[in-house]
Amino acid sequence: MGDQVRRNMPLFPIGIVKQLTELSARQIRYYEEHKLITPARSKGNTRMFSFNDVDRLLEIKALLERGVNLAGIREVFEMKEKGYSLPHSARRTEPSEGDLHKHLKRELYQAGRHGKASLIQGELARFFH
DNA sequence: ATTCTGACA
DNA sequence: TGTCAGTA
Repeated sequence: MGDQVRRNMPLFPIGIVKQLTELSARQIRYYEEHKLITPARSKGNTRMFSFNDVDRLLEIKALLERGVNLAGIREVFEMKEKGYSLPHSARRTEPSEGDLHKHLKRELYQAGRHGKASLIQGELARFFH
């Protein structure tokens, strides 16, 4: 049994995840609604989270504290997937923090250009300029 | 006891 | 986001 499969094995219910992440059940379910996480379901329809799901929630929490909204977090994840699920030939290295930061800055610029809401919340957007 | 979905004095 | 309701 590889580590990957182990990390993706649905192991704990939301109650445990709450303690592991310091997030409320409300928040965890909310993030699922917005497709930031897709925990497995038990026979009784209970959400079952894997270690990866927990790590993912911790990343969400960290980005949220930096002022990145759900749409922005979704893009950060999408970007990570691209650099991870690319064909071996074109597969590059894991996107660095700098790459993610640059990506967010670019989004901020384009959002402004279109007069749309930024992916970064209020004053915190300052820290990304 | 725990989780789930839906809803909002 | 919190929280209460009515279930499973």
